[in-house]
Amino acid sequence: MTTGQLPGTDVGEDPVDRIIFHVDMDCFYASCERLKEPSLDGRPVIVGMGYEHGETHGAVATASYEARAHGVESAQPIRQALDALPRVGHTDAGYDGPVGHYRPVDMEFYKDIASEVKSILHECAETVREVSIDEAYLDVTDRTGWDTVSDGDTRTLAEGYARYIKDRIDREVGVPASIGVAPDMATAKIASDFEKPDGLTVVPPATVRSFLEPIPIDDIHGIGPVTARELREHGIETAGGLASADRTMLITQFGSRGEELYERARGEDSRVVTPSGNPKSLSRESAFTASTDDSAQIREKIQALAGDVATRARSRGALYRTIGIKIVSPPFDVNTRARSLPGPIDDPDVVSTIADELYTEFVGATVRKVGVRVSNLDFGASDQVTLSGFENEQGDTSRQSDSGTDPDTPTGETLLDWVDPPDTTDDATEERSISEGQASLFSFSDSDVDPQE
DNA sequence: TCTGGGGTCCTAGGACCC
DNA sequence: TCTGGGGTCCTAGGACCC
Repeated sequence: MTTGQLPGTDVGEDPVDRIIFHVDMDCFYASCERLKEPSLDGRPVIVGMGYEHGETHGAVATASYEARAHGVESAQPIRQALDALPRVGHTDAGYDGPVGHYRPVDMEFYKDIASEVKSILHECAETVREVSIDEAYLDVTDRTGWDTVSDGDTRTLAEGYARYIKDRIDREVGVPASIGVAPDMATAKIASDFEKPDGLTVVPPATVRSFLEPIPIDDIHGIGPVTARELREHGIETAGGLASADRTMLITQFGSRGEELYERARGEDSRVVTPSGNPKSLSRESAFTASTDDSAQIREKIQALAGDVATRARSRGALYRTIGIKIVSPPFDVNTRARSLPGPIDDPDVVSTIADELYTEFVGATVRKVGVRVSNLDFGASDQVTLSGFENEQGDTSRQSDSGTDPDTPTGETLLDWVDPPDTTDDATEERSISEGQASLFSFSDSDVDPQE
């Protein structure tokens, strides 16, 4: 009974300060390129696409810190990067300024390296949440402590453990990482960024508030340009300002997100590190070299993307129940359309067909970019299911959605959402009437429905 | 920052059900 | 039948992240 805890907490158990690591690889793609080519060490490296001559668009995926020193940044249009840092060997005659080493994205290689890193992380923590290819949260509460090492310094056990992980990654894989250590995820995230590259920042529980105090709001995970601007209009510039802002105002203005941000700014992020589950959607998109209204060309690209997405879904064992497209018109108008099926399928033809149908609404529009997406994924089925095959077998559609990450997933028994059949399939609609504009693409016999319905 | 590609989560309105 | 409340699912858009 050392402190007054919330009513309802387990009696006799003091809540323990958690120890969360946020591990963030430094300019990961560039570091990987350096593994391939050690001669790139210490030089400005830019990984991206679109820098070959003749190419006009593309973006920087990752820039090494040497390149960043010349103003090159992630997500920057490649043209700007080339202006700031001309490509070595492709400079104008007489140019003797700084140059950059450009490399194309080699995702397969990066994934290999990332999995080496991840396996170290999994050895070092019970719970690992992989956020992206180069980033993860670890809950290491049961592996180390906040106790101070008694060697005259104020270092904690946790710091030593983080150092150990960092060194292992460097020694065994050969890429640098930064680690943030804190009692909550949001603070750990900020901490990993604090001394990048090759950083290690430890924020013990008692110092969380003072650590966060001066952090600019833009550096808080979850605050982008829009929210940052709106917060500034309220005179809020730092995490400290946010922490002492009027909570009610934040909630009325920003909803549940406002409350979340308020709590994170106060070091009260109660999110638990949970293992990363299956993806929620898979998509593929592609920009045209020049915006076009040529629907034949657009359709062709959509078909290619649809095929890609379907292939990827199949290779990952994902069934999908919703298919969508994205149409981006100049300057940057994003339109999305989606349609859901009565049950999860794996059928590339259906992805193509629906994507094309969804596009018809946009025929004539000028398009700079298109995308195809499948969502409402289901990883629980063992065998492939095509829409046309769905009608015959399928005694059992009552499979559980696996992994429990999505407990509220309905079992999708209703057949009433499937609209607008293409006019080529009218011979296949035996029993199911299309009179209400609601029918299956191919017929869904009643056995498709969960038997216990 | 005139903007590539692949994601996540939230919100709001409408349809529909009881 | 003119009218309340609760809930789910779907779609579209937006903000944000790497």
